[in-house]
Amino acid sequence: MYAQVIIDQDAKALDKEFEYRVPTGLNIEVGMRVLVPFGSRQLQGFVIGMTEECHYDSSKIKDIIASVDDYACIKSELLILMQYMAKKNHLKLASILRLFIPSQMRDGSVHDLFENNYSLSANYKDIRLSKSAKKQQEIIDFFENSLEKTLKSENLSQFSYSALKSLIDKGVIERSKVKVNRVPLVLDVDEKKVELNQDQLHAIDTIKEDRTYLLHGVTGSGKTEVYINLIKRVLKEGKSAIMLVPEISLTPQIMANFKSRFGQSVALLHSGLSKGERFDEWKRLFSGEAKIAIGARSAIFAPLENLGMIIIDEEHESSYISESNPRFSTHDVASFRARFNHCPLVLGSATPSIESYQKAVNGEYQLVELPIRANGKEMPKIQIVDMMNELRAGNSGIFSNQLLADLVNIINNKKQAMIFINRRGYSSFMRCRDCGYIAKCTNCDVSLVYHKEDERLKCHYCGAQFKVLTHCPNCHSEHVKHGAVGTESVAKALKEYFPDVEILRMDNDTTSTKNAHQKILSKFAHTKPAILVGTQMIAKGHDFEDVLLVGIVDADQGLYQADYRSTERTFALITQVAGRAGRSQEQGKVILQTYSPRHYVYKFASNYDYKGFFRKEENIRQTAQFPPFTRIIRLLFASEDENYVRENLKVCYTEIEKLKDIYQDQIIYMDAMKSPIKRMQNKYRYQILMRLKLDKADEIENKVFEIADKHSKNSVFFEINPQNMT
DNA sequence: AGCACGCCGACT
DNA sequence: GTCGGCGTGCTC
Repeated sequence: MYAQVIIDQDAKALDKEFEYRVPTGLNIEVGMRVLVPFGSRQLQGFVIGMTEECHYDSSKIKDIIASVDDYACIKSELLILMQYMAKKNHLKLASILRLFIPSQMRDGSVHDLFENNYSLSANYKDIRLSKSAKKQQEIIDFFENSLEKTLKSENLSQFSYSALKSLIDKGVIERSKVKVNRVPLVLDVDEKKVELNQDQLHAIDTIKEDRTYLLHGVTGSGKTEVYINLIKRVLKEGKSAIMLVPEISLTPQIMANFKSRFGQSVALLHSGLSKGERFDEWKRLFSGEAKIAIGARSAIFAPLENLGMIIIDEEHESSYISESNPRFSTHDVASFRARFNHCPLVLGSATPSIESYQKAVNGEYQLVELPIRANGKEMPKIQIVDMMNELRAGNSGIFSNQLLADLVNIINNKKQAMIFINRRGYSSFMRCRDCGYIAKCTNCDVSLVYHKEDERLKCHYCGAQFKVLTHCPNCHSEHVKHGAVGTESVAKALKEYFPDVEILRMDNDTTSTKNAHQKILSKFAHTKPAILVGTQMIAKGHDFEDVLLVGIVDADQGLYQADYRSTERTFALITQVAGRAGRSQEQGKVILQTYSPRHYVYKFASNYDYKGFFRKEENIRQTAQFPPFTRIIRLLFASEDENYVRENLKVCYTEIEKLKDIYQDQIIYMDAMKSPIKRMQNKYRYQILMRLKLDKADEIENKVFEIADKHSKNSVFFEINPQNMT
């Protein structure tokens, strides 16, 4: 027998099958990890195929040394997925395989955990102890009086190990090793009885076919209950399920909720687990002991067989597209696995991505709606405050008079407020403080980004550069500014207005330590009045009954990012943040401060009108030739040697430019430039951007990949419709 | 990736 | 003479 092996090294030169002989007496299966001789070294690899015949010079073929595990850790479905991803996303086989198993398995830093069990031997009464061995006698008495026959070391902690050891040596007590699962700690919650409404029942009833459903449910419409019921049905059919949630909403509450409904059938996979916990949860899925995988993006690779349902909650979240090394789209992988298993794929969101909703509109996905809130309460009223008016009225501070007045009200009533800062990315746009003019690219209709290093405004889509404005081209005012408000300055300003009120801050800086997140939230929960200032982090998760006011300080900050998706992201964010004020018995309120009060996103968001927003946004994307009506390809070249990247980029670009001859009418735009962040992790970054019509996008895409593959040694990242272009 | 092989300059 | 620089090529 011969085995085709992928060497577990992330190098382009090794991205192919190597063939080895399977020596007789060695049990090797497809999907196993093996140890093989490779040149002068011994390396680990994955068996991805086995044949009777060899396809290589048989005199050069070597023997597999050993298997690494005694089971095939990559199941056959994932091997097929690997081939698909390699082709579709132009990834190296080894880097895909690494996604399929817990990373700690590869470096050998995690193993099954065994625990010592102690029990009295069958003939212990025949063994005589010395009369002076008082402690040993105590241990025997303890065993005889214990209800359990076998005890663990933690049950015997009151005895010294030396006494115990003597008994073991004499044969009085037997020691055995038992595998234990490290189970992540989960909060207890009371299981509350939930009545499902008509829409929820209809959704559960509808979602059963082998296709993709877009579950569009308004905030608080009870999507989670729908998921739970769908999964219940899947389990009843003897099948398994995967549910994905964005990392930030993997709150203890969600996990506790599912644990309480499904108990040991659930396995959790997320970054908060220890190595051991993660490995054991993975193994429980692998063995079929657990049938439901809940986790962030990477849980889509859960080693489950016979899938009956895949759910992607908050499907619009950008975190579902991996931004570093093996870049893949979670939706795409999910869709592959759902088709492979002939099971439904559910995409759930209150604010679906434009791409997904468009597919629902044109029938590719089936739309299922939950149009009303499960608790019957109204969404909070969103009031738009024109900050330009505030300026004209002489208020040049961060807060509008309306927001300040409402805050005073909250404080007097000992209630709570949240102040949300829409900060995304690293860069800022340039705006006129007098008329609201935003500096935009003349060819692309996206905002220009201010680059500090060379004092210029740049377009991240076409690379055009402009001088920093000193006067507003619209109203000739000198008050053109860049720069963004941060949580720190907002918290500081609030402290000045309300020195006696507890002001808590939550952002990347204040939550870097473990559990800091939890601590801040629990402090907030117990303090009234209080104001919580934060970034996206405060938009999700906990429901605070007493939050009656949400302030969105500078909604525009996310809006004018140089990203065609920034408007939809802003819509989603406003909807989500507004939901924070909608949990209480009393009617909540949202103050949305903006310098562009007439921007359509605010009109639709303040009316909670997703469909209206979708139609408008779809229209704009079509006119401006952005996805989903076109395809953007980005090739990122990075290296520590700047000359090398530039040369490499040039060679590739000359070659790619030739495509213009054949596909002239298909290429809307194409250019090579520095990446917006020119140097990152000590590497210089250059990129090629192109925007293609959809007709022949696949064809062109493949040619571009071929060229880049041929002309660059490594370190080229391919991205399709990139989320952000740092 | 990482190791051998190889072809140049500088040194005990 | 030979030690070591890193450029190139190969690993079933």
